[in-house]
Amino acid sequence: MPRRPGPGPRRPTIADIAERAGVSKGSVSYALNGKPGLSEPTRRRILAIAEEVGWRPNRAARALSARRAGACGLALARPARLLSYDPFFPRLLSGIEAELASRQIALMLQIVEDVEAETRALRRWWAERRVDGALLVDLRVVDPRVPVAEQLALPTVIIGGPGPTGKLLYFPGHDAERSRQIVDHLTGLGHRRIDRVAGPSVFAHTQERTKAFREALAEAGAKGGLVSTDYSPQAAAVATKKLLKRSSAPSAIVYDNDIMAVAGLGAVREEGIAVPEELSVASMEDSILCEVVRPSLTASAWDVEAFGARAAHALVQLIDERMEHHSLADGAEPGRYPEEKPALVVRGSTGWAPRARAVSA
Amino acid sequence: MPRRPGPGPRRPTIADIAERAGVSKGSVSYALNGKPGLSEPTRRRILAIAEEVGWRPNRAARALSARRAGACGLALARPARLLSYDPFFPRLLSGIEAELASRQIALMLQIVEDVEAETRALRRWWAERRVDGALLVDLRVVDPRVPVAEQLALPTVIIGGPGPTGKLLYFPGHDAERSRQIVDHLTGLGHRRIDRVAGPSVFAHTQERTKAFREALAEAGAKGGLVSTDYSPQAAAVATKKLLKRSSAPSAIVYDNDIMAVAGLGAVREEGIAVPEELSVASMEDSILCEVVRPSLTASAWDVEAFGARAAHALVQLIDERMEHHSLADGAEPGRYPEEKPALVVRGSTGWAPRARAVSA
DNA sequence: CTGAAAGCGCTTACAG
DNA sequence: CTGAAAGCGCTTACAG
Repeated sequence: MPRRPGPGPRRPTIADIAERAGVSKGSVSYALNGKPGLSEPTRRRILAIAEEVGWRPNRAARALSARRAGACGLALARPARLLSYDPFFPRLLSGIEAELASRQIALMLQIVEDVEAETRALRRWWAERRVDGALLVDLRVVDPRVPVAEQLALPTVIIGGPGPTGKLLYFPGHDAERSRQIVDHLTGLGHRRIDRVAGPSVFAHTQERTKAFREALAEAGAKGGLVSTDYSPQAAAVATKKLLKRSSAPSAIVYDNDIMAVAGLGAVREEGIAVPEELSVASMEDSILCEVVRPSLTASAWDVEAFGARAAHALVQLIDERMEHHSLADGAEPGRYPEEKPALVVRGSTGWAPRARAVSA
Repeated sequence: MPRRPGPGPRRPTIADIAERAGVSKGSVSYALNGKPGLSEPTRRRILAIAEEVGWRPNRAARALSARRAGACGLALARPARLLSYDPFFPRLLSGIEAELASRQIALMLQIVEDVEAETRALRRWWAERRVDGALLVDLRVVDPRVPVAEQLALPTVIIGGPGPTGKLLYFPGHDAERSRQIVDHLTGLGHRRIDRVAGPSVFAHTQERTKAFREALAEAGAKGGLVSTDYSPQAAAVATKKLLKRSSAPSAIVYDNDIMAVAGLGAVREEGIAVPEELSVASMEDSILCEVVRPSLTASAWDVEAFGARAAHALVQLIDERMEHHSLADGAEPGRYPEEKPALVVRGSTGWAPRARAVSA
């Protein structure tokens, strides 16, 4: 008893087309999928009818028979409040989405509280065949998602991973290079004491940055302290004041994201310290925010959209390889992307180290 | 020839369970869905096996037979750059997502360039049965999505719509009330000339705000100009300087979002005008950014997550009604939400109007 | 070159 | 209370 849910135009199936064309459903399927085994006139006739009635494949049916969901999953373990002021995720999402959409692959998004919930989402999606693969962000130093993805044999790409992690594909997020660029910029301006207000040390990319910072400082004969935070502006303000009160006060402070840098700027001002004359400030993440505040913030910029697109493309390839046969997607382009190059955007918040300036003056 | 894609643990089907339990697939289905017609022991045995093997329904199969996708669509017509500094969307998304996830409904997200692309996405999703319904944001005064959704009979909820629009369900975003609160706050501080740097006038919510602003100003015997922008901080800075140079310069400026307010703050400072002593500044959207800048920004705050959740819940109900039978989702809660109340958060950027202060001093 | 049939994994009337 | 069967809309070997 095929009940029609609600009114509205009927959405045609291959059976409808087959009937109108006077052929079998199989022939319609062959025509629609460009497979051989049909006379040219028949093929044309079928395609014309499909076009006319506005046929589109029922994805559930196709997924069921192709054993492929036509979707990828991204679970974000970030509370909404935090998400709302992080410029990284929307851009990443946008890049991922653009790449997947170009191949008619859907993005399954879930925003959860913690990694455990994310792990559960991965398991469920995979068990229900809701996704063909998954993207992992914010990799932790010890991350429960990695063994789970491996055990499930779930095609997975780690975004911003620190390096080869077991069997999963990873896409490093240039953290080391970007750290080095910032440190080099500052030491080049004569800074010898560069502190950092960092994100949580549980994240692999935080560690990655810390390591690169340390190395770059050492190479330049400079020093620097570190305070870990939860990425919140409140924590950044507290950390900033703490650093400024130390006996070995810094002449520059680097913040792991833009919102912390802005909060730091406010805290510095409240201490009556001039930026950049007495203290330089820089952000590890660039955003419109860095342009807008006064003084505008020197920040590490890179093409996050392109990065997301590359990662998504890699995932799609991985899935294709696993399936051993290509293209559920009709007419996907063989997307080739150059690797994005991070570049420091120097703005008003960084300047000569106080002593160095005195010397150069 | 059932080919297994890749290695990894086998994902069991009801056929596997039926075999192990020594019953038919139909019985397994009944047990799993809590339908009557099975002895208690049989039911228990089946459920125990399902639990043991970690069975989860294949969503494609279920969708195909239930004629229901188990997913809702949200297409965002916003360039990535813009998305990345708008605090509204991540919060809205988070609220929507939380509500849908609690009912095991997936969110299909697509970020597109313009409304036309969004309209195409709606058509395609519906034609492919990828979604059971859709959420529309950023409604325009003349919006091509509305007639299309109506014509398709696509269950649709308009988020932040201005009022009843044809047959579609809408959720007003408190724009009028929030406008009024800001104006009342400022006129209460003695301001008699309150300008506004607004978003694009093509949006229905911009018009909504404009209308409410005008009314509230008139009620208080105050006046105000308006400059339309594209929401960008650059445009906000230009608009601010333009307003400040007018012969009838304002004593307060309201910005339609937080990032424009911050940019405005910078522009005001560059003109050598003190905030809030000489000019008050307020934002129509609250975010962490408003807390973090100096002076911190008075802003209109409301529970965007709850709003998103309410809208998503309404959509699910709408879909359920259309399907005339409930719950593809197992065990959905009958979510009840109080309507969120907007409230102005008064911070450092607004104060007495210069003249009023002189009088009160 | 074309049609009939089986199968993807589930649900649901319909017989026993 | 239980099983066998048909169907959701597609794909794909397999006969003709």
